[in-house]
Amino acid sequence: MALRVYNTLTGKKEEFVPLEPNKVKMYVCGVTVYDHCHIGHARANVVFDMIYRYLKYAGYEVTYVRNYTDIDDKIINRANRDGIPWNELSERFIVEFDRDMAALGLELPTHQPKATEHIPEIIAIVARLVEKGHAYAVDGDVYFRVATFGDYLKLSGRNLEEMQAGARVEVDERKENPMDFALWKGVKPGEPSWDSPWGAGRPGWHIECSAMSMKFLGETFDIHGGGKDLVFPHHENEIAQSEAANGAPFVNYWLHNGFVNINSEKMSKSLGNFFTIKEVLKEYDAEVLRFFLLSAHYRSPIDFCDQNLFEADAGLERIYKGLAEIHRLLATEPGDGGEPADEGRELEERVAGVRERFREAMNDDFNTALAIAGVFDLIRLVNRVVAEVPLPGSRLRQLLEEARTAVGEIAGVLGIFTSLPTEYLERIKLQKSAGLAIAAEEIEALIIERAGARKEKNFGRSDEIRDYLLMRNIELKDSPQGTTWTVK
RNA sequence: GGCGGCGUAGCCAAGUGGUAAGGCAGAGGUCUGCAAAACCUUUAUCCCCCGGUUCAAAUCCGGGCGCCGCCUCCA
Repeated sequence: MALRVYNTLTGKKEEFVPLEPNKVKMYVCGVTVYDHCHIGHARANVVFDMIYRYLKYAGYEVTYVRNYTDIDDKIINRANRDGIPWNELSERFIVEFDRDMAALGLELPTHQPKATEHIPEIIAIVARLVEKGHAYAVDGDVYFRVATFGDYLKLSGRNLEEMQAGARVEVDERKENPMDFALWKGVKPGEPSWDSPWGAGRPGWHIECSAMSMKFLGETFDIHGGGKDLVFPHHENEIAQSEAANGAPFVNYWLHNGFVNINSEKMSKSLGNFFTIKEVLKEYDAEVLRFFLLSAHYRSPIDFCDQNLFEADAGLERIYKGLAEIHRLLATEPGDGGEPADEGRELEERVAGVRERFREAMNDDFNTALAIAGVFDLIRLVNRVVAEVPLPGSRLRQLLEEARTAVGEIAGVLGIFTSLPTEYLERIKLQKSAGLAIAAEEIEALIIERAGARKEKNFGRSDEIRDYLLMRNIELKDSPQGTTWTVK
């Protein structure tokens, strides 16, 4: 089955056909670097990281561009408020962005251009638009003339009249049309500026993405991504600028990820209900967060709340426990424990089909929820086989090995289950232990005492110790290898 | 007001014509001294409601109700 993607431009799922066979050119709007990234940025970037990885897995040679918008009103305002130079602020938050993305386990895009390093390219596009009559200069500003671009609003499916009727913004009398937007902003006192044919000034928002995508990907490219909120005006304006300037189609497939809500409410600064990535990663492991973000389809809204993160944590732990079991078995000497006919055959079929199932899910507009369900199915079957055949023979061992490899490949695309299972479980245990009112040494000592009591069949004392620990959120697990503990 | 989306078990969540994936939580069972983990069974006669199309609809069409997003900076 071929890859199908939902294209915002057509409102339909379409078969993905790249401009050049086996090559994909993809641009994703990065961030305006004026503050720490929040959980919404995490989703957008994790989603497109997953898409980037899957396209590569599917055999495409991908050129992935993600920009930094490092000059903008918000940067200037914030820098003024903090009393620091604007570029000091933007540079600082570029570093912070990179840190957050690294913490989330993202792969680096092919290119990460900055707006301020492309001022000549920006000016060139604006000049061409003015030349072609698609833009006009007023008092040092340059505006895009929306009336000259017949396809304006084709992405968001609106029309100009209705937009104007519902407009909530003050009308700038200098604009020919209230919907005309700034390509270039004339300098104001105390603001950074660059020389241009229209006087000193700086780029408007939107134009930097047209300039950088064109430079790295050409006039027409395959995929442009970003959050749903960028459809209008940002992406709409990018289309207008780029297509009017080049006279060529800008992008073939527009992909937009859904929002993150917080406890079912829209995340917003006025409600004060947003979390930065750094805050969230103090509470939850990055892999748990990533698992949570990929457990729903990328276009659906997703609700960030303790219950859902708890479920993600539990689900991920289940998979890692299964993987840990495979690792443990394969590290032991081969047994002659037989090859149970039914389970063996079922496992054989499941392992043989797991990649195909994964591809089918991902080919359907990157259905990561379905892809993850496939992993759960495999893990359940592995657990069953392992429970029934404690010492698997060579054929079963081979199947387990193959299962591990297949999950490893899937893990590489999703960016989850990528840790060594025992390391992950240990990491989670450690993190959860931090909040305990009991020291690990005390727990260990009690486990030793309990082992003694059990040896003497003093189950009263044994259970007393277990209950004592359970009240402190410590769960014990007895096995032939001894007793281990986990944090509930 | 305009545009778009959503409504599937206690919760999260797949599923766009063929008779309801997966996870979390719950119940029963196997295992265990008892537990935990794991496994097995079980939890939606039905997919917001009402009509219609069809041999067949959660899936298509019409109407209604409810929720949400965008239209202003925003992933």
